[in-house]
Amino acid sequence: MSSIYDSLNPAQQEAVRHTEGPLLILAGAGSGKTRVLTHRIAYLIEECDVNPWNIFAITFTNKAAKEMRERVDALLSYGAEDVWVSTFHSACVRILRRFIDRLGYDRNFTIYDTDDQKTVVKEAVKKLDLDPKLFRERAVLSHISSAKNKMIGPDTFAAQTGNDPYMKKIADIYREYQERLKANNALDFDDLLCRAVELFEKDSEALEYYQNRFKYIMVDEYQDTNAVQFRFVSLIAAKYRNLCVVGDDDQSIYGFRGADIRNILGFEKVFPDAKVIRLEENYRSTKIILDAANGVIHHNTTRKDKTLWTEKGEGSKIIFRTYPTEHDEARAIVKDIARRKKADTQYNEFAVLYRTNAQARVLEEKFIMSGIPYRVYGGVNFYQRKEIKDILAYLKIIDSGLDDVSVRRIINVPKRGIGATSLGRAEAYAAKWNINLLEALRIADTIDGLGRASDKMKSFVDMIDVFRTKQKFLSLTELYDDVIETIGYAQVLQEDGSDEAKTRLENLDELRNKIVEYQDNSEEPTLTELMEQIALVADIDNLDESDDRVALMTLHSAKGLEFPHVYMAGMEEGLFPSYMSLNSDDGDDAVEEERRLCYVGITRAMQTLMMTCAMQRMVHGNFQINEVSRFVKEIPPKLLDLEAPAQRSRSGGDSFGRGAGGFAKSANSFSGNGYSGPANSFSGNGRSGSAGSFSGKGRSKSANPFAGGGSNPFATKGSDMVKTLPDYSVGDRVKHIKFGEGTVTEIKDVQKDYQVTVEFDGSGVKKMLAGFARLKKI
DNA sequence: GGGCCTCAAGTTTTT
DNA sequence: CTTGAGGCCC
Repeated sequence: MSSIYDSLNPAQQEAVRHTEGPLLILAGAGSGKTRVLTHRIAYLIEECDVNPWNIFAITFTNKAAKEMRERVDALLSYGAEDVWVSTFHSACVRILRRFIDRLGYDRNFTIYDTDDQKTVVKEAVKKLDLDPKLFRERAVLSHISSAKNKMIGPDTFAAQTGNDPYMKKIADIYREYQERLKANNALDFDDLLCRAVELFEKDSEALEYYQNRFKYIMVDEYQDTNAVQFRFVSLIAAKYRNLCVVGDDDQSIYGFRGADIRNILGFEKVFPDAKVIRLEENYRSTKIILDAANGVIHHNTTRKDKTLWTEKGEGSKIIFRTYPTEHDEARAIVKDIARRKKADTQYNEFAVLYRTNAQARVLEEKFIMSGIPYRVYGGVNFYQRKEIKDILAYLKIIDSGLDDVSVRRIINVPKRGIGATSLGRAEAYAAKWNINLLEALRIADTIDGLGRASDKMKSFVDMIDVFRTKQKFLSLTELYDDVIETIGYAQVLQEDGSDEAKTRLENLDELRNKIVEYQDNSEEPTLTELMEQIALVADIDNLDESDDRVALMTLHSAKGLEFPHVYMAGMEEGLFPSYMSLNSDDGDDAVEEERRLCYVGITRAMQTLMMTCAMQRMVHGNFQINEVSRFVKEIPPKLLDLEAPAQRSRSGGDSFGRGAGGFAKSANSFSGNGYSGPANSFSGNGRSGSAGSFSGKGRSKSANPFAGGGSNPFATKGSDMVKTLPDYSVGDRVKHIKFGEGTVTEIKDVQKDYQVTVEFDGSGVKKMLAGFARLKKI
């Protein structure tokens, strides 16, 4: 008798059939782990008579959750909708909406995103009369977040600071921050997890409810769980112990966010009776791609040893190219995509992956020039845009008046003549009487010194009240339209008329689309649920495979995805691995995480992979010289296609020419046809900018760092390059045409030039290339 | 109170 | 280079 399980390989089948007790599935990249999970769910329901209601599958992203649900749905004739498939965060929200009143919160709580968190920290710092320069929001928040990820509350935190005066202040801010969140009835992302765990630990009734309900638990991407998530899962699974975790320690890339790789490495210690199953056959990539990935990851020391294999053919070699600048790099990638794109190839078979979102800008520019449709994922989240946050703040206040942060955000947006001074008085009054800001505004006429502002405040509150009344009989879309109309938000933008204002208007339309979409897909749409869905989506969740565009995204965002053709841009030391990881306190750990990220990137590719590197890149407005990433060097050389030695050519007549030699010219000139069409328009988050002009500076298009054919293809210097030694040395006084006079503090030998560090008297420390810094010794 | 200007900092990754 | 925040002037 044939069944849906016959298509699985023996290891996969074993994983599906092992339903009772703890199970660790070590699933290498592309080894079909989602298949296993979905089949396992189907098996539990169909073969083991498990009630779908008793199954809980936890994923990392909404996208993964959606995909899993769809696939389970396709396998099952009934019951799929009763399986709980959700991310950690949305699962916690769901639990807390039901029980958080037992912790003294209102069940109608709002969720604060990073921006809101920063605002609260800023307020706390101000309240405590601390120097905002010393306590920057980012730094403070990272302390708070890592404390929360270890379930350390403000009291414990304060007790652990010892005699460190800085940390003592952080503890104060943490306490104040937490109090403010509570006063605003708000939870931040970390709180969602922490409060759920707190609930389970304090309230055995709530815990038992979920323990009894979730007899079978599955956790995807287990290598990315942190301490709180581990506790959350352990608590719920404690009764039945049918806990199946799936992950790949080689793909653990969220350590910076508190993910603890030891959760997966130590699973067998926590559950000594755990069954361990390895999935090592890869169904995604060619042999060469897989060998490259294995070659790289084997440089890590702390990992469970395993080697992926495939029955697929060799495939083509991994192309590695170096270019003079990030512009040349981006052009070459675009050109390569145009070359590969044939009638039977789709644009959505291509992805360009990079380490930092900042790299997207230049790539995007070249895509626009080429007319190739693309989409940038990630970066500034759609929901973090000013106009979106403004309107959402209105909706939040209508939904829950306790949120001071949102009130403050829009009390004077659009301008209604309530300035900082008046607002400050109202806030002081609210603090004095311990009431919410909105309530203080409501009785503004009893606040001293407000003058005419009190009328304006009152009419603001009246307006909110009207919205609240209307909310009862308007649909969400109608409410949205009414808000926009009443406050005149779109009107202000229309009158502005600038490109920026137009983009904002487009974004507002997009927000409206999302609200309509939510409303249509939800059985019982509520403002609360809408706000919560919005708070918990990531851009990558919107990836639509049927959309025929090239995908541009960070390596992190690419986890869990696959593409026939992958480009990894910016393979440079200092960028990837990142500068931060190279200077990290915890030694090689940080670099190992970067290496895993590289492994993730390589294993996204199914058929072809191209890696690129720019010798010189603009970072924060100045040029930075980087060497080829160590990760490229860790790929066995026989798997790489390095460019054939290029011919010498004339030096370019531009500012980048540098005496004899110049950059070698390659065959990759960018003069092909089909590149002049207008950029395709596309909907969405304002990334569609208009086409810029071609830089026309006549730069040479490509350089081959391996030119000269030495035995070591990774030599940092081309042997046929002539570089002149600067006539100054460390300690000398020099003059720069723009920065004036300064002292040389360092001269570094880098690829094809010397990097000079100068401490300028007026402009601070600059790093520049001797070749075109034109420094004059004084 | 509002707008403009200057200055400073930032960029590692995101639920 | 870009963006955001704070300061200053109207």
